[in-house]
Amino acid sequence: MGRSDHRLGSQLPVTPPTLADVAERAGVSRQTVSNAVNNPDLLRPDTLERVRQTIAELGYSPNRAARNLRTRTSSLIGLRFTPVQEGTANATMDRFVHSLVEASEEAGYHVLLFPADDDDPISGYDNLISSTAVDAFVVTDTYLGNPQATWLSRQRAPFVAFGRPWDDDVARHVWVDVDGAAGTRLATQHLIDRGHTRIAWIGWRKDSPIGEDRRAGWLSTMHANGLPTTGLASRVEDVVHSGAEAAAVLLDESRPTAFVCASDTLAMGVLHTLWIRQLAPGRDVAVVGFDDSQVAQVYPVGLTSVRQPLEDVAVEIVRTLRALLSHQQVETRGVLLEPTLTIRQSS
Amino acid sequence: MGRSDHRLGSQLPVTPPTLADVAERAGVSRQTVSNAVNNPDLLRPDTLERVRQTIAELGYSPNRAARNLRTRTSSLIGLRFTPVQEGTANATMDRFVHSLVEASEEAGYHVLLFPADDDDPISGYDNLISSTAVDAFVVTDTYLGNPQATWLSRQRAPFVAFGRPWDDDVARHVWVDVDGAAGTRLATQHLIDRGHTRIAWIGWRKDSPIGEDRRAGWLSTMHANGLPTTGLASRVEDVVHSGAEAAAVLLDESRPTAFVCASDTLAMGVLHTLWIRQLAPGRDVAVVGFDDSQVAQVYPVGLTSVRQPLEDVAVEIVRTLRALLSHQQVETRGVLLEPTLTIRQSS
DNA sequence: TTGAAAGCGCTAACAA
DNA sequence: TTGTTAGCGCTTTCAA
Repeated sequence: MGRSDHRLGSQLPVTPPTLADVAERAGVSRQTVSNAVNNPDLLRPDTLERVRQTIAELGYSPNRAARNLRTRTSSLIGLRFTPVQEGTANATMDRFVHSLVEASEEAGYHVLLFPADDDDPISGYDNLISSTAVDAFVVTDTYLGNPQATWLSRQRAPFVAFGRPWDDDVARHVWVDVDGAAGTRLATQHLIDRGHTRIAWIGWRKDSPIGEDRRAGWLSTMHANGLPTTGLASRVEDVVHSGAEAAAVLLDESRPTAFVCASDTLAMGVLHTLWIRQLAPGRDVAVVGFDDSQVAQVYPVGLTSVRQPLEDVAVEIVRTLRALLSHQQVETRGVLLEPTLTIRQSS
Repeated sequence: MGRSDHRLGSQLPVTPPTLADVAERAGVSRQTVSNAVNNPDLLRPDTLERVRQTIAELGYSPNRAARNLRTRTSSLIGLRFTPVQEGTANATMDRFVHSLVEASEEAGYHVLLFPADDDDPISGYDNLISSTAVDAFVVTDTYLGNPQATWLSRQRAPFVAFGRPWDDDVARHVWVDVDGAAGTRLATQHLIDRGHTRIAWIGWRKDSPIGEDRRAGWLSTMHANGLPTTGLASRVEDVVHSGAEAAAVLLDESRPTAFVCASDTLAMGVLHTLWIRQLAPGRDVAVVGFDDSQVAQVYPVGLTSVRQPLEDVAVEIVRTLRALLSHQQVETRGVLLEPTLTIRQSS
């Protein structure tokens, strides 16, 4: 036997079997075992079979650290995990992470989470990249003016952004995003098809490019259908009571019969106002949210909402990442995916 | 200079600086640099200072793979990331992961996510442990009869469970959990203090030990206050419409003035029934949920809910993990933490 | 307090 | 098709 005792059927040995153990037991060289694992095509079928059987007998699994050291890779994708925003319905991040973990697994990667330090958006990234702890990053919070993206680009650290470099003309990195305007277009057209003509918009403040994008979808669809928009739009903070207040004002001043909102959080505010005014969502006034959060799903009447294809986003990101890491030429700088509309009783 | 060119102010070099580069530049041996990083006390102050400065100049950060190989550790904690249950309000997992990432960071660990394969609860664990890709696991879904816990125990893989080994008398592993009964006790007492005497329970099916635990808190508090419970309890699936139906039946048959629910999902069902019957939550009928989900937070009237101290759970788990990994004797087999009650308008 | 030697387990490069 | 050699960058052990 090798230097460590690998009795079959025993507990996990003190130290797991190594390549050398397998090689000795199978009567081949270490390199051959390595090839059996990584380049099976190079082996003669019977040798391969013998080595594979020995691997199975010993329960051998290549040591990650050794492989990482040798290949200068880690098979790890770093993701900065920002805290959930309590008091909002926003949970895009969480659904996305799930999708990313799945998509990464299929490509042979695992996802490494590290915390956000609000004071220093670079911290965390810095350490992981310089210690070669991860092969690449997925950057999600690009709306903050992209300090990470800029920094990572300069460090030549491989990464893909979930989100467009909105205002950053010099950004040259690869990104995947969801077409928010297309989402609100879907929502608005859906309401028009339902017979609504006075459709209000409640969105975020002007400094949010994502918010402006979503707003544009509503605006263009209204105009394309020859419908008025004057006095029908509102910009507020992304909190429930702001949505409620905006809805109250709009109802009083402009008598909309439907609302398209930049988030489920704002839509909940609208629903609150309707509830207070004894207006039935879906019957008296239609409401559409954005993100298809759990809140939209479990709210009693069910909130119609734009759903981001986060599974597809994750798959696309991993695909791009692989290309990046294998130094293939990445054909497109950015990929824009179409959201869908989940229709429920509120519309 | 070393074998790689580390011009100051240059881009990230092709290969990052190594210990040897720092040693050469600082005029000391590699071991001394290693000590400067890991055992600074061993160095003479002026040597330490010189080495540290060189480290800073070069932007040196120890290579993870090399360190991992040498020390047979990875500083990684594995967590099986189960998909969000759409259509429910359950988001405990997500809040917990955030807390775990934070707590792990402080202890020098990162969190490695791997996906759940429903067919085989062991898959994923197996590979990671035998390739020494992670130092330990955090196991969350212990209610499934603990196949992972049993398996991991047998493999002598270090892990801490979030959740008690309810029905498993032979389980010998370490765990951290939240006292669900204490939570529903808080909720029930809160309602009693508000003057309610007919307080109903809507919980899960009997085969859920977590559900039975939460139910016990309601039951004992009712009894302790000499209040009736007959005809006031219901066991259903954890979906909104089941909660709604149960509430309707209970209201018709037993006229409760308040509901304690095993989940926010069920509480949403109750709110739905109240809405249909034009009963005002909090004024006509009180409702308390469990988990303090985003749904509870953004629902227009605000849902009173039991909140699990997930931050504390994470800290406790990491603490235990560290003890486990440093082969200290872990003093207690299990730790039970107290939840709190977040009071909103629904009660 | 500092340095030298050895080796963790693997794979790239090359030789047979 | 298989084997040999070397070395990835670090820390443990031991010597100075």
